[in-house]
Formats: sequence, C-alpha cells, structure tokens
Amino acid sequence: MSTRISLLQSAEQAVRQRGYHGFSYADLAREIGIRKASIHHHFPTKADLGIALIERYNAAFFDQLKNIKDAEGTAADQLRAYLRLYRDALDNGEQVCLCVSLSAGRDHLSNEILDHLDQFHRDSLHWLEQLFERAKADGSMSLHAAPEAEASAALALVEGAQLLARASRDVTQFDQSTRALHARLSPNKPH
Amino acid sequence: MSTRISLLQSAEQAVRQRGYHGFSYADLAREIGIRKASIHHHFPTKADLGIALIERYNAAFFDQLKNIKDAEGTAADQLRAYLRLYRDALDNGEQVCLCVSLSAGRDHLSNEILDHLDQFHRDSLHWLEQLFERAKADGSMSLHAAPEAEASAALALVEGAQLLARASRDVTQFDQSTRALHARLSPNKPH
DNA sequence: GTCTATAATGGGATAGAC
DNA sequence: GTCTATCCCATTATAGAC
Repeated sequence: MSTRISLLQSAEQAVRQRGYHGFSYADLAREIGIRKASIHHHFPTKADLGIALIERYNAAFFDQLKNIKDAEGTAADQLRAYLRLYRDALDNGEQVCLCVSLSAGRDHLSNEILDHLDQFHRDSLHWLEQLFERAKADGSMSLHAAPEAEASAALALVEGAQLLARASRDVTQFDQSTRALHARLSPNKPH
Repeated sequence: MSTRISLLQSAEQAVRQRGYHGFSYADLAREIGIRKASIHHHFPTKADLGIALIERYNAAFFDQLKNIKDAEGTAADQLRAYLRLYRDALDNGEQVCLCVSLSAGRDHLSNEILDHLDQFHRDSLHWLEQLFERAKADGSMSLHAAPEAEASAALALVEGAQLLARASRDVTQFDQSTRALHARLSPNKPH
C-alpha cells in the first residue's frame, strides 16, 4: 500500500481515538516505519494532512449514506441502517466518527478544515431531513416534530451517543441511548 | 477576587470554548495579568488545575440539578428546566458543558480527571432516570422505552445538541435539536 | 521518496530572589 | 505570592545528502 494511504489511515484512527492533538508526525512515523521528516514529502504541513483526512472521510461516509438510500426499504429501515453505521464506527467504544472528534475541539483547526466540518453537518442534516420526509409519507415511524427538527435531533442523538459510549469505553451505552428512537420505528428488522 | 478563583474561571472558559489543549499557563497568565511561573504556586501542575476545575464544575452543576428537583412541578417541567440549563450554558454557541468538552478528547487526561468525568455521567444518568420514573408516574410525558433508556437518550441528545450548536456557532441549532423532545412534554410552560 | 541533521517554537515545570 | 531566569522536552518544519 502507498505510504500516503498508510499515513491517512493511521492518522484517521489516531484522530478518531484521541482527537486532532492526539497524534504527531513522530507517532505516525513510528507506526508506519519511516522517519518523520519523510512525512513532509507527502503532507507538507499537518494542516494539509488534516484537509486530506476529512475530504477522504466525508467522501467515504456519504458514499455509504448513498448506498443506504439506494437500497430497498422503508424510511425506518434506512434510519436503522444509519444508526448501525454510527454504532459500527465505534469499534467497541474506542473511537468516534471523525467529525464528532473534530467538532469536539474546534480550536487549532484551519478554516479549510472547519469548512469541511460544516459541510459534513449540513449534508448530514439534509440527508436525514429527506429521510424523515419519506417517513412522514410511508408512515414507517412516528414523528413528533417537523422533518428538519427530527433530522437535527437524530444527528445530535447519534453524535452524543458516540461521546457517551467512548467516555465509558462501552459500545452498549450507544445501544442504550438509541433504544427509545428504535422503539419509534415500525418493526421490520428486529434484533 | 482571589487569584485562584480567577485562574479557575479563566481556565474553565478556555476549556469549554477550545478544549483541554486550548489553553496554556502562558495564556492564563496573560489573561489575568500575572507571570506564568506564579500559576504554579496555586496549581503545581496542569493536571492539578484540571482536577480543581472539574470538581468545582460538578459541584456547581449538580447543585443546580438539585434545585430543579426541589422545585415544584411535573417531571415535564423539570425536564424543561434541564434542557434550559444546557441551552443557557452554550453562551450563544461559543462554549459547551465542561464535561462535553472533556469527553471529546479523553487523551492526555489524568486518571483522576477521567474518574470525575465518569462520575458526572453516572450522576447525570441517575438523576435523569429518576426524572423519567416520575414522568411514568405523573403522566406528564410520553415514554418510548424504559426510564434508563430514556435517560441515556436525553443525555446523549443534550450533549450532541451542544456539539452541533457550537459547531455552527448558533444556539438556535440547539433549539432545533431539542424541539422533538419538547413536543413530547405535556404543555405547561409553552414558549 | 527517504534519510540525517538541525532549526525554531511553545509547552510545562523548577530554583531562588524579593 | 509574585517575580526573573532557566531548563527540558515535544512538536512542526526545513535543508540538503543519498
């Protein structure tokens, strides 16, 4: 595998486990087995690396959301898939979504990274809003508020649930936090 | 005001705005107008300062929760007060709850701080669980799941809603995220 | 593309005078 | 309790050989 990809993978895991300050070029160098000066050949500055990181992450993430939307199923099915995506990302409570980690400490982030972060939230809210519009139409779940509000609540819930799960290093904390939302979905794929 | 209190106030604001790495002794020194070496007289290490910070914060926070519980009103009223507490803490989307900020980057935190953080979550969940037990009894809101699950969902929601609000520097994002939960509460204090 | 060597900065922390 | 002066270390980044 290319050094560049190895660096991105290693850095992504580090940020999701320990935050943007949670890794250094020295750490990366040790992990993939080169000297830290060599990293600057691939990413001149840490900010460059950060931008490449979030661009790669967002592309992969919304690719998965597209797959969910393209699949057959009710809005409830798709919301279940969305929740599973966030749950699986936890990796036993060791790490959270890249954008949850970056949102947490917005300091020391370049404007370009902040823009990508905003984009992630906007796109997520848009995707969820469409989902809740469909839910309203197909009746696969009960709504308490307008689709925009339900979308915002769902995003806040999964992000908060990831924080709690990592805080306790216990993925079942995520399940506990999302149980009430699951209960509102018409049963198609019980587990 | 004593130097010690000034330091704690200044540090708390910094952590809640920018995270645990978001301030240095040099920053604090500049802000309150002493030299950074003098800070070590009050807090020998940054870890010591962190512990004092979270102890002070937790005490004040649960004091407020106690006031809410002691006040008259239904479970729905108390949940509304709880939500308002988190909303007001946002300060126009500039900062989040201290423990949300610390949860975000669990790295570089001493074990003693992590213990206080766990305590915060446990106590919060316990307080909310009792609240939802009361809600079940007084019928002031509709439950979708057992009180433990509702408590966990509520905590995840407010923490996530704070993250989203700060990410967009817009406190109305918090309102949007909590609208659906508000809609489940029997109307006593509409706004 | 990777290396060695070397800035240059900023962080937390200590000693000792006042 | 606050100061000056200093230390030690980690981190990002650069220059130039291979």
